[in-house]
Amino acid sequence: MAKDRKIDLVILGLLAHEDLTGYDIKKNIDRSISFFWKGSFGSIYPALSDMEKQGLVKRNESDNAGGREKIAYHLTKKGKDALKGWLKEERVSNELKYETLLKLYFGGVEDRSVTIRNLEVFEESIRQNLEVLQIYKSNLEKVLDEEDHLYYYLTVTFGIDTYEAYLKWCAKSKKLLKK
Amino acid sequence: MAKDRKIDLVILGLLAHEDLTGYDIKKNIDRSISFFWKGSFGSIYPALSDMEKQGLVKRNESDNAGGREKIAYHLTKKGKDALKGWLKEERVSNELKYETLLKLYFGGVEDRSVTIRNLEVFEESIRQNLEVLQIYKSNLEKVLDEEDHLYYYLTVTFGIDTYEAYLKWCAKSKKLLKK
DNA sequence: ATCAGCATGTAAGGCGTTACATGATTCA
DNA sequence: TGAATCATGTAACGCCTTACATGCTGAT
Repeated sequence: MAKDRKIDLVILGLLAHEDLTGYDIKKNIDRSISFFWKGSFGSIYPALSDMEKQGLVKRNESDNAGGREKIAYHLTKKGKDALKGWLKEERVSNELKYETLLKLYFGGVEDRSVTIRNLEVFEESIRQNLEVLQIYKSNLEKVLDEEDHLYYYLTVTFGIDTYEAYLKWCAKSKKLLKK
Repeated sequence: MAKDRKIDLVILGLLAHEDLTGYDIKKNIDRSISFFWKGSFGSIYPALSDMEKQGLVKRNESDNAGGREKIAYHLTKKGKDALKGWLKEERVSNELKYETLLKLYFGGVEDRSVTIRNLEVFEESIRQNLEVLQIYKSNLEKVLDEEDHLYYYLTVTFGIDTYEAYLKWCAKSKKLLKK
């Protein structure tokens, strides 16, 4: 596995659950974890090739009935071990890169109204994301007895809780700036 | 300015406040905004050269008394305009890349105790960061009458509020996993 | 027939990190 | 005198994104 290529772990993790094509991997990322992780075709396909060379994943026997090639992959033993090894590693990289905070920090260069506007733009996007996550949450709550859903549920509540904290902070900050 | 090179904006923003050398820029980033933005020498020095070519920043007359070269930069009019233009743009890129959430999402592959351990590692690092931010906050509260400090204060409270939300979520999640 | 979505891949290029090279100054 | 810090820069390399190339399939 490439040393710092996190997309490898995403692929390994998704394949642990079910066999997938590169295209499906992309869809899964977009649907389920895009609020804290992204992936593009340009990173997924090369990663799959590399990982196959390293024996972490393997192509399934092609079952494409005449149609265009469709290459699904599954995890090998080595791949599953790599995934488990990573889960047990304590070193993690958690990184937040918020341009909004940068604009806020340098807000003094412009009129306060500019910063207030920037806060409102941020607020609006958070509110939208929050709505989506809340729908996910209520759907997940109906099926929480299944172990797999529990982990998804936890990431969703992470999103909801932090977004709610953001909104409270926005309100507070706007108030302070308007004084 | 390079299209997507955010380090340029950091440099512009810092120089709006005072003239700085590349070395000082790095120190400023590490001291003040590192919890949401990073920068390395390998990105700062080339960015300064580029931006000088583009007329956004300019070297000060060298005032180094015989010693080793020490190159401080200041903003040009064009540089200040670029900074203000960016502040008024509504498009922002806010990105969260938390490996902890990835490990959580794929936690089903291993025993629950592994996920709980990962949550505890996260909790511990957040608690430490929170302590630092709380010290910053109480220092800043004493000097909040100065406009510059207000903006810094707002980014610090952002950090505190979100970290506190993280900790609450950690406690809740651990409880759920231990059931 | 045509268009959206399925599906795989490559190429170019940008951004950033780490490590290295180099040397001065300051303080114990 | 030796170590830490100040200070500037380059080189190698890795990761990722965007855009492009290509073609099938199914619905309207």
